[in-house]
Amino acid sequence: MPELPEVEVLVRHLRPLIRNKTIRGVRVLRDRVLGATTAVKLRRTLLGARFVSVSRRGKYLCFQLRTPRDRRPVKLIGHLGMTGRMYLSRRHDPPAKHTAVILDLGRTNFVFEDTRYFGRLTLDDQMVARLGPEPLSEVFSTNYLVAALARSSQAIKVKLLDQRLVAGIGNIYASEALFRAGISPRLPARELNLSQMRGLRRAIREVLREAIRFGSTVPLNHGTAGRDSLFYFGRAADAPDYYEERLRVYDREGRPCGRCGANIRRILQAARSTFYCPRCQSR
DNA sequence: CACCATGTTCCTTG
DNA sequence: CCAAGGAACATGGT
Repeated sequence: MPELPEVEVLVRHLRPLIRNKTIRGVRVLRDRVLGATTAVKLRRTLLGARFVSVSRRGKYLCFQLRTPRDRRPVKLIGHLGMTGRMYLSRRHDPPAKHTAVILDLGRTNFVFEDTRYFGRLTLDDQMVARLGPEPLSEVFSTNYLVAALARSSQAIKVKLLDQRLVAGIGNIYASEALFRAGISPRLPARELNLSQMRGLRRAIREVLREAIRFGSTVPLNHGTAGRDSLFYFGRAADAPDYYEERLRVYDREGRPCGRCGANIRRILQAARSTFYCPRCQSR
């Protein structure tokens, strides 16, 4: 579920639900998701702390908390990996199968669940510091893109997944943005001309904004019964109709391009699928 | 059994 | 030192 738009929608959803809630208990069921943090340290840091704010940076969630002991705010960092979810459940609900961490908030629990355990909930914020600019901010300008891509021979699709270039684009929206910009995913980054650079920046911003808007208008409660879940993917078996046609190329191999009718292709780049229209994206 | 999957890090090779 | 490619992480769906 997790590229920038999905994380943004999740943050907006969680913000009013957890603000001012105090953590009364911390249960770690899967240490791996803590990264460099230990369960003991997490418990010591979070017990008695109160949520002050939630924000997003790239695909990371940044929770700020305040403790009665410490003057400084505590920062808790979340990342959903490939299959992570965060939601509130009722206090005595039995934990879902792949629950990694439960924060007891009194009447409710804050739950971090992650089937594949690639996600993180940690006090370690060093990864956030290495991120490139926010694609929806003014820092992400055409000039920035031109300078950042000037010396890279890497295929532009692969480059877009580099979180140091720009934060928050993943495998789905990389393909979608390139389709919208009409740029071949194989084009070496440094070979984009100025008009393509402008077009790509614009396409990235549009694709992400539209996905946020879409996610904000969709009910948050399906996919998994009884729990908040955002799912977004091309052809999930239980996807309702309105998810159709949202993505123009991702997971649409062999289907006709909505713009020109040519068959969408799938190729592998850096061991990951890329989807594109061979006619609309010939260069 | 085979292959695929929204992400990131680490290792090897050049 | 840097860039690029691939495997690894862990689990489930088709």
